[in-house]
Amino acid sequence: MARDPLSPRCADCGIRHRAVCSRCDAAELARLEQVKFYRSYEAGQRVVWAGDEMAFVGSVVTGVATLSHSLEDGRVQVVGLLMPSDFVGRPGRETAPFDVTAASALTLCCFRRAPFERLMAEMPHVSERLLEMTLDELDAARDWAVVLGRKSARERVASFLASVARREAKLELVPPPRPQRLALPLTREAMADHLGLTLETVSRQLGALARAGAIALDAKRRISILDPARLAAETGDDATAA
Amino acid sequence: MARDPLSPRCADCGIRHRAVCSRCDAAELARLEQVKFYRSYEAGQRVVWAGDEMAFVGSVVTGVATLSHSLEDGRVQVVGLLMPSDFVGRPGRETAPFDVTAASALTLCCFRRAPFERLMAEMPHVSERLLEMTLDELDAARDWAVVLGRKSARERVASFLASVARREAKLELVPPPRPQRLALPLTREAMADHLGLTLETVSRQLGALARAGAIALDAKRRISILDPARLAAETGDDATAA
DNA sequence: CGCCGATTTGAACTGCTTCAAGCCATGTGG
DNA sequence: CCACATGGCTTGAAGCAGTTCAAATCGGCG
Repeated sequence: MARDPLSPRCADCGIRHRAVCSRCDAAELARLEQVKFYRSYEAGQRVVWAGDEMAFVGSVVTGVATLSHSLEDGRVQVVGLLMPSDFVGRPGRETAPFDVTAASALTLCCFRRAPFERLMAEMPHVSERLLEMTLDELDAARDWAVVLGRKSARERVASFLASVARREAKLELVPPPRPQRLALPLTREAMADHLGLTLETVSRQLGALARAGAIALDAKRRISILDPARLAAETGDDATAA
Repeated sequence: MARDPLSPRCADCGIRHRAVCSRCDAAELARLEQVKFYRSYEAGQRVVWAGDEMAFVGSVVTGVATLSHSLEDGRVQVVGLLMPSDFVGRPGRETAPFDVTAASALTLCCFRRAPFERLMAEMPHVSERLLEMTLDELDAARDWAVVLGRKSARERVASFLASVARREAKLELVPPPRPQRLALPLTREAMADHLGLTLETVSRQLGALARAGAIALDAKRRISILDPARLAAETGDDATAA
């Protein structure tokens, strides 16, 4: 496992204003800087195994990771996507509840778990922000339950693309150009495992959305959103016409 | 809406050792006691509408509530069950993200939102416990995604029964008798909306589990778990034989 | 150039939904 | 005290969305 691929000062960090540290002042950042360290992973590498002891916690700096659970017979469910600024691991838990896997090249800003927990007790800014982020993730996880429990294959794929586009747009400082082009962070198989479908069905529905003019398949892992309103309509969420 | 059906002292409260207040000392409890108030709802009553302003937050004292989201065309997904000691509402959010509905007769121990937020800032015991509870709920929500995304109808129904039995057992002080008898907190329709199935399929799978000897259908809303190991095997989670 | 993994496409199958009765307990008014 | 609504539940039969299995195509990369 490669280490320390970069070591910028916190003040210059790309996720400075969105991660657990976002509410920290300069003095607090200085304390974090002392104990933080970076780790990098290649696409496909496992970061954490479910059930293993979590030696560290941290934030995604660049890249995307999946949180997933596997059943004995090989079925897999991707229960969450971790994008830049998202937090990995949890204070107060010894073992990881889910597998964490790098979906693309990934860099984490890490802290050893025990020291981080001690810091949290002294820095309410961090624990407040972590509570806020956790509540947001809980809402997101419950929103995803609607997708998994009640939506058709077409709606699931459209919902996924819409949510990736939304998160991508939020990370950028300037509004995205139209048409919005985006790199899909997952393979067809990982998408299927996230959407509760088979990879064949995902492929067919992507094709169908392209034929319908909502999107264009630019390359295997790259699409353009030609008609955002149409895509939104295909999610099944909202009859709100634009 | 009925109010103040009961007003026990916090020290005697049934959820004293599990709810947000579980870490509070006597002095802190006294502060909460000053501002708390009870609300009761009949089965079927709506507690909160999604999108509405949340005037209060609180804990389930008795009864069960559902958290759900409805799509325009009438599809419904129950994204969570709220059992005694679970927390309703969230500090730092003006509007409710989901509908909250009483599934049975329900009593909440409430706090007006703004004063509660102020209290939280002064009582780290409360915010720590809330973070812990939120992290647990997040894990539970993600575990449920596995059910919705990857399990068959049979496995979903078995998983639901197993999870209700587990939570029920955890609330009791003494281990449950064998066979464990339990009151289903939801109608067939609400179960279906939780499991991402139709009510007919739920009914058929309950019948099938009974025919297989895993459970007995004692009454419409009441079952016995005759063979816990068999039921566990039917969930699809674990090939661990007993 | 030729291999390999990822993706697309095709065709048959199936588990769940859909639509439609029927059942059972409870309650209500004549 | 019975006739008859009413709401939750069960049962049946037909249809279909998505899976499964299989094969073809694409796109990198050594």
